[in-house]
Amino acid sequence: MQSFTPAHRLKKADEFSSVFLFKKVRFGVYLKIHFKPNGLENSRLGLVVGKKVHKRANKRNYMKRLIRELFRTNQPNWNTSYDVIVRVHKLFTPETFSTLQTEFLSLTKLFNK
RNA sequence: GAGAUUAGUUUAGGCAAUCGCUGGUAUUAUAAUGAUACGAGAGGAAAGUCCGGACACCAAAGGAUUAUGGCGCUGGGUAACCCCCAGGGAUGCUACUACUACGCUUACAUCAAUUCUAACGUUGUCGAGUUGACACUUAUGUACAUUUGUACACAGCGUGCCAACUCUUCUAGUUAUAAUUGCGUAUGCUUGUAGUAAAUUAGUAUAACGGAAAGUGGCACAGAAAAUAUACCGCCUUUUUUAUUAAAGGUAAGGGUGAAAAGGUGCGGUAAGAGCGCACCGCUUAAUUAGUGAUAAUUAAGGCACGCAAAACCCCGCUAGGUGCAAGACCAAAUAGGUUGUUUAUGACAUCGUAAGAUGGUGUGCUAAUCCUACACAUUAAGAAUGCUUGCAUUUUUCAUAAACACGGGUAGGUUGCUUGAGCUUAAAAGAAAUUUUAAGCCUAGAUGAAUGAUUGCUAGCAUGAAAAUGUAUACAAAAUCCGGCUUAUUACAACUAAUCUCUUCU
RNA sequence: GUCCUUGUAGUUAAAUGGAUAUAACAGCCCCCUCCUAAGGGGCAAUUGCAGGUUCGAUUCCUGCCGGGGACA
Repeated sequence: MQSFTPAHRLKKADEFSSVFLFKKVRFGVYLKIHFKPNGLENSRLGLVVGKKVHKRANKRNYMKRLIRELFRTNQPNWNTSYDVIVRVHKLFTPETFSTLQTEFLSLTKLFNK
C-alpha cells in the first residue's frame, strides 16, 4: 500500500540520533542516506535539508516533497522495515529530477526483496 | 502613426483523470482511532520584522513633575500610525521669455598683416664688428664721525644712446592691383552652442517641511576678513618728494581667496565710492482684505540690522507603562522532591567517664545489585496514665526514620488559544478624494521534524515555421495568533498610463 | 518567534565631520649581504551596498545585505 501517514515519520530527536549512531550510510551526488532496520511494521522517514543547500524556503520544501514522494512509491518493495534519514547536500530542480530518481533507486537497491 | 527604453498601476492561466497528504461535515464500526461519501486546502508580496493596533498576561488608587525615546507645514480620513487623501509654500529638472558671450551663412565697407605680380629705388637699407664721447652702475681709495653712515675722487666689466669707420648680403623700402586671413557693421541660423546673481510663465518630480531674533559651540585649507566684520592688490583726496616715493585720511565699485564675502540688477550721484537717493525684485515690521487654516494679495513704514548648519548640543509643542501566542488557560506519565494528610513498621541501646566526650553496636548514604573495608551522618527530647519490685516495666501522645496510599504544585507530552473578522462580494447614497454609511448575499487554509505534492491528457497564451506541426507551459517567492500600512524582490503572460529617444507621413 | 550587537588592507585594531584613510603582523617588489636572517624603502582598501543631510561623510540619518550572540 503506497501511503504516507504520521506513522511513517521520524519525529523524536532520540529516534534520529539512534539512526545516526547505527553508522550505516550510502552516498550519492545529491543525497546521503542513513538507515537502520527497526522491528516495527512500517518503515519511517526523516529528512534533513539544511539552509546551506539553498537559502529560500520554497526550494527546500520542494525537495522535501519530492523525496517523500519517492519514499512513498518505493518503500512497499523493501524486504523489511527500516528507519531512513535522507540528507540533501546539493540543490536539485525539476530539470534534474530524473537523475535524482535513478540515484535514489540505486541507493535503495540494497533494501529490495 | 509605429517601435524601443525607463517608471508606475492592475493581473498573477483554465479544465479533467489516477495515486497520495492536512483539516471540516455526515454516516458507520470500534472505543479513539479506522472505513465510506461530500466539499475545502498558500500570496501580492505569505518575505524583511521597519512602524501602528487588536488580543493576552504583569504592574498600577488618582494626578502632576522629571528622565529617556519617538514625532513635527495646514486641513481632512482612520481603531491607530514614521500611513493615506487634498492643499500650501520651498527646492530640483525641462521648456518658454529676456539678456550676455561665442560660432556659422550671406552682404558691405575700411583698416591691419601676409603672399603674388608690376613700377620706382641701389649716392640705399638691414645686420655684425671696432673706436670714441656721454649717462647709469660702483669696487676701491682718502677725509670725517663710528659696528654703520656722510662727502670727495673714480679704474674695470656690463647696459643704454650718439657719432665715425670697416665688413657682409642683394635686395630692403615705397606705390599700385589681386588673393587670403583677422577685426568691424548689418542680416539670418527652417530649434546653432554655452551661460545667467536676483528674476517671468507653464509643466513635472521630490521630501524627518517647528525654532538659527532663548542659549552654548562649529564653519578645515586658502584668504585682509568666516560673523562683534575687515582692507592684500586697488580707487580717490591732502601733504611730501627729482620720481604714483612716503605719510595721513576716505572708500569697498573692480581683482584675488574660498563651498560661502554681509541684499541683487540698473540708473542717478560722488574726489572716489557707498541703500547715499530712485525704479524693479527680495527681506523685516504693521495694518487691511481673502481663506476653516498653512498662506496669499494690497497698502504703509523701515533701509538691510537678520550668512550656513538643528540629519551639532539644544529650545518649543504633541505623544509613549512593560512583555509578547514559545502571551495565556486546561489535562497530566515515569523519576525526584513537598513546613500536606492517613495507615503500618522501626527507634529512643551497651560499656567507660564527675562531665565534656570516647569505643562498640544499630540504621542511613556512597553501588546496576550483593558482600567486605574505608569515609560521612544519625543514634535526641518532653509529657500523661496504669502496675508494682519505687525506679523500673507496660500502654499512649508528641518526636525521628522508612514504606504504601492520597493530596496539591509541576516537567516531558497533550488539549486549547486557532480562525466570524476594524471580514469578503455586489448595489445604492454622502464626499473633490482618502474614506464612511446603509441594504442584500457569502463563510473562504489552520500545519507543528511542520499538509497544499507527483504523473498524465486537453487547452488559452508565447517562440519557431509559408502551412501542417514542433517546443515551452515559466518570474519573484510559500502561511505559522490576527489585522492596517511601509520597504524590498519580480515582468514570465496580458492590459493601461506617463516621460524620453528613434523612424515614417502630413502641414 | 522575539530581541541585541557588529561590518575599515590577507589578519588584528585606530580615527574630533576637514581631504593621498593610520599602525602592527603577514604577503609582493626593490636595496643592503657571498647567501639567508635582521634592517631600510615602496606597493596593496570603491571604509559591506544604495540613497540622503552637509561646502565636505569611515564618522550623522534612512533603507537593504551579511556575520556573531541572547531568551525560551
